[in-house]
Amino acid sequence: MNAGAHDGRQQDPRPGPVPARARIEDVAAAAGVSMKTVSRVLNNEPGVREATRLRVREAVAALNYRPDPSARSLAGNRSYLVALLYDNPSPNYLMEVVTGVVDACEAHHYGMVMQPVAHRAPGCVEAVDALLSGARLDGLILTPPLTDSDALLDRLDQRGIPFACISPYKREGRIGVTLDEHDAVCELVAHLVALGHRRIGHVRGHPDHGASEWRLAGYRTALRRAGLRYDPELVVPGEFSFDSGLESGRRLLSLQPRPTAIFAANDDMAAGVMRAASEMGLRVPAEVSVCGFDNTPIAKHIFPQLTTVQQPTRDMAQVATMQLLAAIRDRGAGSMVHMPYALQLRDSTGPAPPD
Amino acid sequence: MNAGAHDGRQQDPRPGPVPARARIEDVAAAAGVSMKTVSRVLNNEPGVREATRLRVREAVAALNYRPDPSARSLAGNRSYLVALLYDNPSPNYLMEVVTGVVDACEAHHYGMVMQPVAHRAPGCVEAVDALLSGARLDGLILTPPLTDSDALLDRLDQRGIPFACISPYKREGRIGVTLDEHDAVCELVAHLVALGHRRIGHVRGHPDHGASEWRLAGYRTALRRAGLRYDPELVVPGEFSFDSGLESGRRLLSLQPRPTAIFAANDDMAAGVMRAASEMGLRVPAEVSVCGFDNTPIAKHIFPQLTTVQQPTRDMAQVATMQLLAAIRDRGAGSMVHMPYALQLRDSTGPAPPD
DNA sequence: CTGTTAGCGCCTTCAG
DNA sequence: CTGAAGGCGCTAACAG
Repeated sequence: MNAGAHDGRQQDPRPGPVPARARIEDVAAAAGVSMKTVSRVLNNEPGVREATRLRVREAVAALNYRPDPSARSLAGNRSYLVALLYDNPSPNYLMEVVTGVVDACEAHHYGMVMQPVAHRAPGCVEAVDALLSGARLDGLILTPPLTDSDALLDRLDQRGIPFACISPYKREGRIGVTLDEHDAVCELVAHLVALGHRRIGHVRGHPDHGASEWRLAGYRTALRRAGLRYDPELVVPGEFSFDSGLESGRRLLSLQPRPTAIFAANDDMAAGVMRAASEMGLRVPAEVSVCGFDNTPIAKHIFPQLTTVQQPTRDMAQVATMQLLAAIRDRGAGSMVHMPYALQLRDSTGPAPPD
Repeated sequence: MNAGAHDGRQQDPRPGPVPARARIEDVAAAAGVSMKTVSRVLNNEPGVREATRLRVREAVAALNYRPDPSARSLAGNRSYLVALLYDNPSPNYLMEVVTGVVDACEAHHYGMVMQPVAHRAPGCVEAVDALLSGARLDGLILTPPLTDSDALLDRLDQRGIPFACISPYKREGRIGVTLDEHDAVCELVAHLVALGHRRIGHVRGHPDHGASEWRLAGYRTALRRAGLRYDPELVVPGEFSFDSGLESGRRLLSLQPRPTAIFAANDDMAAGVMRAASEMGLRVPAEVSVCGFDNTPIAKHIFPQLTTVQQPTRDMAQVATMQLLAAIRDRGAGSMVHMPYALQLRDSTGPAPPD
């Protein structure tokens, strides 16, 4: 059970295979200061003369000293660990998020643990509660659709743990990061309108995601601004999955008259719509234009390449994490940051076919 | 800096908003036993009468007691944390791995931290070394290509930290999980041969991945068994990416005479090959058959759907993690487990075209 | 600006 | 089978 690298204080003169990890006490002795001063230097606290600071740093380097996270955690009442809570989003999206979060964490010597959370499951809130009790976490990052679960957010507020939301539906009073999805979709659909499209279908996102609402709202705004009537028949449900896009695509493309363009609420579904078009012998974009949202890799891997909205997911995750770390450092810090989007016009959209 | 939920030992009679987390001492008092006995029960150690055990468990439940991981870690010299080391694999693959690892971890009350490692970077081994010093990790999970970096593996051995490998090239003396990729590819290529193909191209995997070797070897074995000559011209490099598949596909399909079938070392590259075929006006599978490896989602999302090898990545990750946890529990435990594969025959492969 | 003194909450040893 | 004492390595509070 015990690794044995333990009792070897100073009774072993030979350069044994186990260099007996230096402790803060050793560093203090080597630098000729007190433990607390070493601690101050390590944590970049003020109140240490520059010369002393340097001497301590040298001793740290010489002894190859690394503070023990467990001890730090126990004494300092924090873990240097944040958790990424997620619920079954697309792998591409989640990996972008992971990369962004980890990047930000590394810079601040934080670790990130992955924590799946089934937001529809009955005991979801309790499960998160147990997690918070069972692991010393300094903060949480939430991804959609967890960002839109009021029960969960309320509980987290109640427990007082700092958390950041990536792309939540409600932004007020939260910290994290958002992108103006309404405006982005609005521009995208306006682009379709400019190409001459008048019957524009929409495959909605997963009903649990606030993003689905924003995207639908953007679609409606664009129609209204273009003086087009909102036709409920042209709006069909989806779940952000390829298969749901395929099914909804079949449905939309069977309507009479057929829509000449379809905006799917994400790229996976847009790919499904394109497959539906292909099944029905419809050419994209000659007979039907298709566009998506997110600019995931699939957008470039399908043919023709997909017109979509570029969302800087990785940067968003990084920014959200920085906000979280700020809030961990001092409660009250951290805010909701807005990120820019960019239309990616590619080959899946083109002029509306003549009547 | 201080949350304030701290000093409230027992001087606050009202049911305040901060229930002052129970400590092991409280549980001991409630159960009428010593702290050590509680500890024994919590860690499932022997030497406690069944009745006592029950009483303790009741007290734990009543007080909603959760041991503090930091304290446990400090005193017990372990962290209940493992890290997943990865280097830029495909998001789909990695997320499957994450899911499997997390599943196995949850069951054993372990947490998993994500740790990207740039295996080509100069200071890679040192970076991992620093990681091991800076975070108390009980063990590591390695994914390809880290599993094939001798420098890294040697250092880990030297530090004596337990680790499990997922799909390493060399299996002897390691713990983890593998799949017989050689045999799988052999069967896949034999399937092409059975369809009448005689000129079969191969897009290789990333040169740093041992899997690329196994897959090439399987290809060669299948050719040999079929009495076909190995033609180096038909084997082109790749990097496991869509783009590399596209490029290599163009190259292979420009050869005269053209191969009638192409085995790409993974699905992403196979999708690239199919795109190359489509660019050149070649129909799949009528004029050229294409197959891949992994059975990632893209295999079903492209048209026609891809013939490939199903690899139970999630289960593999889970099994590897269980082996790791066993090795953590007692050094010497844990082994290399072989997992089954299954051919997925779909629409991208068909009879060889007549000459 | 710096040092001293007490724990953080648990586990380990050794005694009963 | 059970308990009491001590320490894991660090930081918070308070002195100086």
